[in-house]
Amino acid sequence: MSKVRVRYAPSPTGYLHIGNARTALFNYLFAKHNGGDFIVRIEDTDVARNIEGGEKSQLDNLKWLGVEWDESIDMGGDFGPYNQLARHEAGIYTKYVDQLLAEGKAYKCYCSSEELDVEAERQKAEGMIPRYNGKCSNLTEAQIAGFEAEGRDYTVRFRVPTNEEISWTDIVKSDVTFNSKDISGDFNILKRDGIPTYNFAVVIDDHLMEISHVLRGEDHISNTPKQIMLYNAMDMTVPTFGHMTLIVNPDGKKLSKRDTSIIQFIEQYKDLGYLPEAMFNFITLLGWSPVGEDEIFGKEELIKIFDETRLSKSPAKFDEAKLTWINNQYVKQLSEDEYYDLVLPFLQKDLSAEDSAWLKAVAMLYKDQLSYGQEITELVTLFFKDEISLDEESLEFVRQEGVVETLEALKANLAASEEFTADAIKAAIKAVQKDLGVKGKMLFMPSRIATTGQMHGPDLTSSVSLLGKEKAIANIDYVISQI
RNA sequence: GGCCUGUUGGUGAAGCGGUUAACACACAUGCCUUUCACGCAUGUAUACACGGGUUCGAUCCCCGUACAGGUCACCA
Repeated sequence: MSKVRVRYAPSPTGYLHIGNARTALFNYLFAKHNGGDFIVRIEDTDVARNIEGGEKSQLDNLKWLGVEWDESIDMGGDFGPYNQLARHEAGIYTKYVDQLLAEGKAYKCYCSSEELDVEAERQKAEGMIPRYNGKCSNLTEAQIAGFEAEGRDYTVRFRVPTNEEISWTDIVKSDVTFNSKDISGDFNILKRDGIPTYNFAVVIDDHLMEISHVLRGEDHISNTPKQIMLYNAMDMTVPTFGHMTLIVNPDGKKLSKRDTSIIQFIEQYKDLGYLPEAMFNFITLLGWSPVGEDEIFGKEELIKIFDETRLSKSPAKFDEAKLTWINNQYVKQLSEDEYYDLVLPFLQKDLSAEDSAWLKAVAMLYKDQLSYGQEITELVTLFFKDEISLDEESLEFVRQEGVVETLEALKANLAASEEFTADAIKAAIKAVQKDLGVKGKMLFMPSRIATTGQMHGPDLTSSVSLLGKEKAIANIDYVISQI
């Protein structure tokens, strides 16, 4: 078998979204698992839709995820250039167009866009699926000369065989067959502006770059027969294809750019404080599953165990709860400093040096339960608000018999406490137990509710210590007033 | 509409002719922690879309139905 060479070929018409990222990831894993090359090629032939920063977003975010490429626009390689516009300018595609034209496998179409539109409307009105009617497919020499003399511009169309079976063995879908008659007529390979269309450029580039396997989204599956016909027409080796199922939203629909039901751009996850390793892990589980029962895998391990035959045939549903869970698994493994770096951007930063140690201690309280960076903002509100308030459940608990006495005693002990360390607070609580004989849940829960206003939270004594004497006592007063 | 594809517990997802139909998340309970969270253990769950075949035997194979998705550009 020749060397495995795969590519991820984004068009810079948008930022890197979750579906792109998955395609890139699987290509990367497949390449590295097989000791092959992973190439990033920019497909920028849609000049009008290319957006500022699209290319950079693609590359930067891939890098953030930990995907590394062997050849690309930013590092070069032996098969450059790595963006199609540059390849077009270098005249790479011309030769092949000329060859197809000369062999009669393609022809120039002089129909104007308006003519085509009218024809399409007519076909639609008759209940047909619009497709090119082949008007220019058999022009006489004289007609051609006439159009040329008029200075009409043209596109180049590929002559699609009339009734031919095109099949291939797909890595994920197994045997797939299309009939050429179901394809939308003679399709363009060169646009009016002389730039090749996607279907044409991709074939030439994959051929020249010696791409061995094409792993892409299922939305490309109907392009594949067109591309295979082109490979055949030019007598080129057809790569092995694999069409991965789409990632769908909670409603089971394909992700669209406007879909707000889930966050779909990698950049946004980065901004929310998700960890790249966790995203890598999570995305890998979208439409693929490892053999065993584990689900948490690092990059190196994934490279080792990746198996393209385990790509799923049914759509991958984006499970946000799973993502949060996976991310938390990775957060827990962080060192204290790494963790603090992650959450700091989401905390108030205008603090003095003294306060910054306090802030770090507050943040540390939540390390084991934090799902993603931004979540810290909500988690720590207790430490920043002036007054607490109680929910129904807390009120109910605190209104049980004897709680007032417990709280009064706690308040007195805390007020008397010289230092306000976690240990001192523990001692204060213990003293209440000794004096009043309450213990366990009936001791700690009222203490927790009265000082923090919450029934659930991090380590109590540390929390109270960080809250400070003044606030803790004020909170207790408030709670007593509510009973 | 043509063509292509999918349908397994609340959610995600294994399974490829014979299984007590994995596992994870979520949920519940217990243990741990004098509370909480983490962790650990256990458990709940009328899960194989429906109808026909094939077979000694179908979640797994075939046909049909329903539902869902994809795609039919001078976009990629």
